Amino acid sequence: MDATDPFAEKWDALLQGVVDCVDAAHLRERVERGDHLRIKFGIDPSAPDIHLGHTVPMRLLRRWQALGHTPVLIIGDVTARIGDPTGRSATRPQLTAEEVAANARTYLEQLFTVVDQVGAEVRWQSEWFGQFGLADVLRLAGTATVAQLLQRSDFGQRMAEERPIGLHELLYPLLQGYDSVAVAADVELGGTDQLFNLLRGREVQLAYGMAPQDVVTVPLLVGIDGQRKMSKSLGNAVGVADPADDQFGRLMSIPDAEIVPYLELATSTPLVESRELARKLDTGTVLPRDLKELMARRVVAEFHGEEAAEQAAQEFLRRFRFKELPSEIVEVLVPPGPVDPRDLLVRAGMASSRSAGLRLLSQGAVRLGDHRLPAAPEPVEFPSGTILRVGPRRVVRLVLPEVGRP
RNA sequence: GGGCGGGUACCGAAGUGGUCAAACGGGGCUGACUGUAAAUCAGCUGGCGUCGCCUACAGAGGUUCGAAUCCUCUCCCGCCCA
Repeated sequence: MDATDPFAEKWDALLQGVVDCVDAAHLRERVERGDHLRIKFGIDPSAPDIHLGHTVPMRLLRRWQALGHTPVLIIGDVTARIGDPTGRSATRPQLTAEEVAANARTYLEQLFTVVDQVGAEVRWQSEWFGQFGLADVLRLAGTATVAQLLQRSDFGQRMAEERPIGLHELLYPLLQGYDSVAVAADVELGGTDQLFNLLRGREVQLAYGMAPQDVVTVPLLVGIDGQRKMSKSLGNAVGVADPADDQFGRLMSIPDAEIVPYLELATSTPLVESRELARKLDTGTVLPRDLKELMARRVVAEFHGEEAAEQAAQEFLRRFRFKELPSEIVEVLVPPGPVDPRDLLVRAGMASSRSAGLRLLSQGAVRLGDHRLPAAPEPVEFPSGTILRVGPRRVVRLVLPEVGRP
């Protein structure tokens, strides 16, 4: 690829940030030839919301779309009920059709915050699996051997640890692969953890007499704990539909080491710029905190707009750098007269029990007005509107019932 | 159908008759510190009428002064053999 190659730039745009590409030569040839490709991207509506991790392949999909290719979005309403066993150490609970349908609705809405709805094709698995009979299932199952399916590292690991593997879980890659047959996919996108399933799609297509799709994977986004892959069920996700303040706060809590990866994977920051910023971070020209804030602003802006991002940033600074009260405080109605602070905490939803409340008191975590409450619980009395705080984050305003009114 | 190994707190995992509300790790919470809700360090992490009592170690019974620990039956999981 020399610098004068007019095609090189386009190709780079298509593969920016890509980890695996099979078969790269074949794909390049097709793109070069100017073929209009059907780019398959599947999501299982197994949880109600899309998170930042999902947006990594979605962002790549948008770039392909911008170059004239067709996104084919698969709503995995059938496989969602199984639960993708990828990376799982245990079988997932199976969802009901109703749960899946409800999730699918919010999914599509959120998906189109990244992918352009115009020109995108949306397909539901039930379109083809709804008609599937036992004979069809058997034919599909016959396209792979058990040994092939067990090659997946997560299955292998579960076998080694003597943990259960559901028969339906074994079928998962085949069902996903059949989707590629049903929509005649030219390319399928996914996270690196999807490589096995994506490659399986090629085999399934071949078995059904179709040319195999090319496969492209992108890096997985690490969750805000900096440890495990982002996942709603691990509680380390930033939801696309989460409120701006919440997104911002969560993003500010990622470990420093993840700032650059987030900038590159979770925002649309151009590669040149993110490289430059990474360099400045290394040389100490820019502080981690400031770069983290920039990253958080960009992410929030993408889903809520610049203005909301600015507000979220201000609110964050106000609360955590200047330790002021948040601009909006939840009010809790409490009965008048002296109260045991433990009961107060329970009533304000800040402790799950009186014992938990006592623990907070003994840790010096509770502030009423400008006073830190003592470890020993003694009844307190206060005027309406008093602020109750627990720890650095939780704040409520205590409101007494108005007197003299029914 | 047979044999073996398992089911412990939010999760993982010790414990195999009293000193067990149950080691340890993760997670969560809190405090200190800070450039951050990062990192690091420390504490807390069943409930209540809190020097005590109650509920909890898959479920139900039983043995015992006393059981998560022993016995019986039941349910669930894994592996091997058929």
